[in-house]
Amino acid sequence: MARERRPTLDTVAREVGVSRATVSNAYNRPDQLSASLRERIISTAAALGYAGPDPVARSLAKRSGGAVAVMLGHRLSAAFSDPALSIVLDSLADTLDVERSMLLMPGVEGGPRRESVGRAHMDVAVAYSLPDDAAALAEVRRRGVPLVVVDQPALPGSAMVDVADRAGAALAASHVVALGHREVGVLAFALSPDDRSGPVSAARISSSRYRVTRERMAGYLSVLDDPPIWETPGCLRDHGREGARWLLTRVPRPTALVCMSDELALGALRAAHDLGLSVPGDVSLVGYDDTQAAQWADPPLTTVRQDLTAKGRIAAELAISLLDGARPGPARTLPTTLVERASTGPR
Amino acid sequence: MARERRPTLDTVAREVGVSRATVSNAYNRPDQLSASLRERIISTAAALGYAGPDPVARSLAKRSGGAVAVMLGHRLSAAFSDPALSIVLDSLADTLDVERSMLLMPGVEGGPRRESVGRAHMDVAVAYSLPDDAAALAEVRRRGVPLVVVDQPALPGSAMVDVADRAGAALAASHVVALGHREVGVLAFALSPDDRSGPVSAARISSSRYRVTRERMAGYLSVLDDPPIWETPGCLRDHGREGARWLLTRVPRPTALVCMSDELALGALRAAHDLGLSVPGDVSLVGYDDTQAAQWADPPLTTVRQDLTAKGRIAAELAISLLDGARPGPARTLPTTLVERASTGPR
DNA sequence: TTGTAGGCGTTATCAC
DNA sequence: GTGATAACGCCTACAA
Repeated sequence: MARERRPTLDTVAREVGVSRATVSNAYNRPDQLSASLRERIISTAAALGYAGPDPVARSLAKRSGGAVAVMLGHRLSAAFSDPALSIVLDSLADTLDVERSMLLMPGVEGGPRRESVGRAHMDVAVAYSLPDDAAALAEVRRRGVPLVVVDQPALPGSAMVDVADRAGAALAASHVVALGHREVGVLAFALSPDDRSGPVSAARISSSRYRVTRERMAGYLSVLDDPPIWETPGCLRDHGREGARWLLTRVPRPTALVCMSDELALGALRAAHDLGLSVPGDVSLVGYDDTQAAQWADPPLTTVRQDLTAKGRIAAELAISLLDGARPGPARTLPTTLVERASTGPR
Repeated sequence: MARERRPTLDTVAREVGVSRATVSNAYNRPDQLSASLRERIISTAAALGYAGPDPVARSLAKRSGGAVAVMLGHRLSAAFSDPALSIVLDSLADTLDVERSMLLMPGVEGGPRRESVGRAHMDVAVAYSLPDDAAALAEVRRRGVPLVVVDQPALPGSAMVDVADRAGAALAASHVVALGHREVGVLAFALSPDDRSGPVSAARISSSRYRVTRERMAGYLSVLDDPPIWETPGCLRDHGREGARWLLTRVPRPTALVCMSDELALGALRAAHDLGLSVPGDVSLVGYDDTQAAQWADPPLTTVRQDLTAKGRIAAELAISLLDGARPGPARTLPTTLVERASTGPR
């Protein structure tokens, strides 16, 4: 905006005494003109302070920009606070060609605002764990922007990368049940984008608007019978700590907790210590994701592993292929496995 | 690119039987036309599948886009792997108006590639810890894009947010010296963007190309006399672990380590355990940043605290003010303080 | 090898 | 209130 009037293609063309087309060619198709002319053009451009073709104008003319928009379900903050999400984004960014930049869309209360999506210069969008009815999704489709969804219900015409979350959660629950635990608590993600936290009712579960939460919950409930459940507003350790404090003071006290992320489980670990409970002696803990923190924990966390790196990489690959005009294929589903470490033990 | 030809302002105008200007007004200046006409325009637009003004064309016409480009000195990965950087970006993103998106520029070997910078749709750039001679910086200036630098030498015409890093490092070193330690090792960041790791020579220190590393090193060396120094290629725990293993097997063995980040210090903590050394009994550890992990560590880390949140917020505020046409003022310098916890003790 | 002409989709300035 | 008309800065057949 405050950028003063700068020289344009036309300025250079006039100065050199050639047409704009020739100057454009000097930058985009060096083989279309003599080396000497090109030389002359580039040098007078430099003398004039012309910095090369304007990116926005170029995009308008070519009808393509180069940015991959990543739309998140939570505040942009979460991208950096949540290790699991970080790994996915990391891998996604790594996979994108160096030519394509990553446009991080600020998400508030259920995803990026419709208006933000409308204004963004994006060639393709990657939606990560938005609520099912996010306005951003509708807007992206309205705009006709190719879409990749991750951890979300597939949309007609969109590419999808999915994770076997229900099976993964079932693995976690089965594991503790197999160890003899009968009183098992559940530490869950947000069910809806309303920042509520506390014990959860069945009604609220059935109306959940996040696919991941829904799937993992379904996995747990396929094994556990009416367990106490605490819903956290976010994925921070302190949230886990708070929820676990509630769960571990129920009567009868749960002897095992299954948690929807490693961060929540680490918070639960802290809560157990707060309460003087030993892990896994008094209470067994199972996380989800298998982030680095799970391995570094004391005791190291039993957890459900998903390949977060592959998740990000595949999302990027799908985005690039859509950009290249490919039709979206069937969903790519990544497996989950149980990693047994020291935070779980027999009842 | 594969986006098929979609209806434009003109399509709608023709359909409704008004001029393009009026349709434009319907979207941008509702008060410039009758409610009924606007109504009619919007509804036929919807019927036609027109999604509203094209963002790129709009930007061209208005000469402003809305994206804040964040250029990082390391691979984009670092943005998500390094907690300290995460906090800064988090805060930066939070501060940006919801209208402005954040364009993360992939950095390879010393920052984003000149070409990437040339193609990106950016209104203002924030450079974070790039090497002094990064090509991206030159390109940004050539383009006449307003610039905010963070943890980097000021450039003429750029706004700057700075941290008292030299003083902070000196605090860390003084602290362990005051505790009686004489053999103190240094665990340092990369001095240059060449991915080298290992013991460091004086020559390499004097030719360092990262301001932050240089400043912190200067702070340590203002207190310590020719300490053993290990340079890591990145800021990951494993890097710290590797370096500390080397440092802690020197003869005489250091009784204290000062580290350029909490992550490195946590890696050192692990290395100490590996070697059967107790902290702080056998070796004292000082980190840098005061991230959450430092508090959660066992023992909690003594560290140099900087206000990472303020750093990101101020960077964003400066970027916005430049966007609004403000002239860059003098650098904003943030203080550093020592936080004493349990990882340091008397010799 | 170089130039011409016609887009790309909006916004802004004035008249009417 | 509404409508011409001229930018905005570049790309790309196609003609020369």
